Amino acid sequence: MATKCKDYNFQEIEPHWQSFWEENHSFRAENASVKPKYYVLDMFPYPSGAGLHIGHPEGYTATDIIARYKRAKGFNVLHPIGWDAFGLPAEQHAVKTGTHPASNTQNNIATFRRQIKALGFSYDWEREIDTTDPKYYRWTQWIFLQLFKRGLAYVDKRPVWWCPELRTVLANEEIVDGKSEVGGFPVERRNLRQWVLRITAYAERLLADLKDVDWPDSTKRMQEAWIGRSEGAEILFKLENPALGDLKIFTTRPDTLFGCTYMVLAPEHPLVDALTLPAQREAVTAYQKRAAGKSDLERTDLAKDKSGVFTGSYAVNPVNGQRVPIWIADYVLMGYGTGAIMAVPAHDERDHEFAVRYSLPIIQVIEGDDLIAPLPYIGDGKLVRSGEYDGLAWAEAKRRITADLAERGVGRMTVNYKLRDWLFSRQRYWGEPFPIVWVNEADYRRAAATRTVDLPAAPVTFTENGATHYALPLPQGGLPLELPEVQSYLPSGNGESPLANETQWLEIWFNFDTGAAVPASQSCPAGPAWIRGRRETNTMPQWAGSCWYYLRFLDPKNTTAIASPEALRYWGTPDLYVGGAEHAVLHLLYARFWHKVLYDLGVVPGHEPFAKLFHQGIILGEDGEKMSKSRGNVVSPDTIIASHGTDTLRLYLMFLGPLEATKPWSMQQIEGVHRFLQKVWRLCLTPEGTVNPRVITDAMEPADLTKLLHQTIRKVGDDIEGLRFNTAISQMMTFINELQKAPEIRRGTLLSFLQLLAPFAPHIAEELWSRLGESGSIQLAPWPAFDPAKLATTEMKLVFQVNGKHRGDQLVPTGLPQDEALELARHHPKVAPYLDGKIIKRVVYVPGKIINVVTEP
RNA sequence: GCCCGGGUGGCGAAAUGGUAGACGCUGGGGACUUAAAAUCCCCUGACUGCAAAGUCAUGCGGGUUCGAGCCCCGCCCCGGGCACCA
Repeated sequence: MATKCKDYNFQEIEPHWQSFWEENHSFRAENASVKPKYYVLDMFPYPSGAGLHIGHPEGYTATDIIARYKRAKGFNVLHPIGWDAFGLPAEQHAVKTGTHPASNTQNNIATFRRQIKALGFSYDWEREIDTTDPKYYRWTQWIFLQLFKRGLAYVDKRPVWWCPELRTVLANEEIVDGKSEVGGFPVERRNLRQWVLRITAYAERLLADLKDVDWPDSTKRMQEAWIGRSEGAEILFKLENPALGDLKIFTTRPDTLFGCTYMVLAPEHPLVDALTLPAQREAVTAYQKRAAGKSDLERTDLAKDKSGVFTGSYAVNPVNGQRVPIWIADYVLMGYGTGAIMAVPAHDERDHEFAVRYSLPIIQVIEGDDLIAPLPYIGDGKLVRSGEYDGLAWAEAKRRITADLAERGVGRMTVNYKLRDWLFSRQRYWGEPFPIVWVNEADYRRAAATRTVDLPAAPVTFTENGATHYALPLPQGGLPLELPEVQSYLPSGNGESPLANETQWLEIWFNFDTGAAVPASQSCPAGPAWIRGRRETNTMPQWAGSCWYYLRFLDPKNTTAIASPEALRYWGTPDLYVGGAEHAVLHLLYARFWHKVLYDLGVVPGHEPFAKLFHQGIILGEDGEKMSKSRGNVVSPDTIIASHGTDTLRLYLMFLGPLEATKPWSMQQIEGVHRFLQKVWRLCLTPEGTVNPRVITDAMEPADLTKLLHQTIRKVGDDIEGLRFNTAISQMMTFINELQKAPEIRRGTLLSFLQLLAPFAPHIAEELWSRLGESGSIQLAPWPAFDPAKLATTEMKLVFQVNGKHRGDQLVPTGLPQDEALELARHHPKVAPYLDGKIIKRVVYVPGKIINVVTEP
């Protein structure tokens, strides 16, 4: 079963065992099993043309160690891999070469698959998935339709980057320094029709349920900040022109209402036009135009100074009837709150800066303990100049003022979130098509009469050039809606995706019962369910496929559901999810959102997708810089596998340092772990390739070595559970160094050690296990148990301290009483001189560790 | 600016408040060898010292403690994230 090589020939051994595992389906996960389940998942990769990067195998090795360890511990382990294969680079490649993005994608996947297999990961390849496979994205479309049905998807005009020169929409990453990455042409914001998902409806649950997951604190905090919940009040200010109604503002500080000296509207606020007096018209329009032309970056990063323009109109402060001037300024954003604020320059830094610049009044209404604290004053305090509320603590005032306004019907408590609804469409070819047909109102109503189950309560519509279009979903039988072949991958030029040019696919007769379609150029087929329609030309963003892939692995070939209810119940969700921190917000938030929707639909049994999350760190180049092609410091796994073998690579990746740390690669240090494996080899086999004669079944083993074995079994197990692979490897090295000194080696000891090594370096472990005469794969052997009795010690090293300084140490029996320990210290040749003639003030004794004697100075 | 991490030998790093530097790399010395590689053994934080030993040392300055790399306060530097969110 093993190879016959004499020395450690990893180039022969590694492919040999990889074939063995493949032939024996060694890592197949069974959906029906009496064993406890363990699901360990990597963030699946985007198969880029560059191939695997050394950062990929870092996280993958960690999960592979866990997977192999858990199998040995008796778990039914699900450890799958797949491809997040829709995406911009493949589309750009298609535009450049004219070849279908699918073919390039499949080539890249083939490379990734080959590279990952060469690393010897224990994936269940029978569960491989590919988000671009219609059999997969059929279910991505299905989930979208569930969101649609629940009113969580709608259509709206949203600003996107438009490049007039390229006549196309650009993604953020296609824009460099405000110019298109391709050609360096100027770009502008243009409002285009977009699909939007109502993630804000789940804001509260996405925030609250973070308490239920075991994630890095930093990641939880980032999600909290991203959701950005803030409690405050909506307050109505009457406008002086009664015809215009009220101005609604949002504030977190209703307690400072008496300090409001002006109002600010976002330049895009719908009331601006009506509020602008003729004398101000020119300045306001100019300012609006300037603000619209600014990118977000210019409005935030680059804007050191506040700017704004007076509209000429006034509002009335509901608490004191004061006239308050209304300004517009781009430091107020239309997208947050109500797009309008009351400005309290005495207690807000931004308002203060603005008021100073435009010489607006500043009225202090909160006073802290420090009466001369400079304004703006943000801290704690009591109210002043606030009429009946004077003297109240600000938190109390906040409640009272809000309640009083509510009673008068001019305000209410409210909660705002920074979280925006999720812009879910792309004007691209290489993504999941939306299973939506746009129809007229009459046809929609006819379809709705027979399709109540899968339509939203309120129709999703879009009005353009005076015509209102109704979004009619494909019935489930019409899924998947596949991408059509297209003449060109170039954008349509009018802001729609390349699909807009495929008239035969686009303009159709549509059967709303079956989802069948024929080109509109043909005559309408007979039957009552055939209507005229135009397909949606947008496609879904790359996030869509990765939002739910962890569920598809449970039952990847199911043709009737995303996964069977049994599989969803048995496997649940990943017990451990490992991937980069760069996905801390978007991917992880979007996936949580979809999961909660599926939970509400009764599809999945739990309300959170990833119970435990871990971020592996980044591996830097040897120069300590981020690996990049331009720096020329990129290390490819292929090179290392060829020169040192994948066992060495895996071991070294884990030995570099803590998994979560950012750490530099080193070609010198990898020799250390390679030597370690060589040493293990030589302990097992002679240079002729036969079993080392020192390995004896009933060898006399020193008690110390037995104890160290059991310590090692315990530490390696604990460290794997805690994802502290670097210290587990150190312990194995220490053990091997000791084993090397033994004149005889107990065969059982060596076998136990190989089992500990197997999750880290599985190929050499299999080889040596087999060469030592064991039959069957090492990974079928149950994980060795440590014997607590073997760990018991009769003697421990006691450290003597005098006044906290280390003065000597000595082996003592465990459980030595304090008075005896003190006697030993008094007579210890190195300690005694520090105690002679001194008055002992205090003795601190930690049995088995230290005795610290404190003397009078 | 705000929010997170992190600063320990020549290097990667270890250390439930209890011997700082395990393990590995590098460097030096030795053994084996005709020689080299490989392998094995010893040394390798700084300073003083022939030695024994001692002093100093975990970014900087304070503090708590019998005892601090670890806890607290105030700084400095590096990395990451957020960015006018009312």
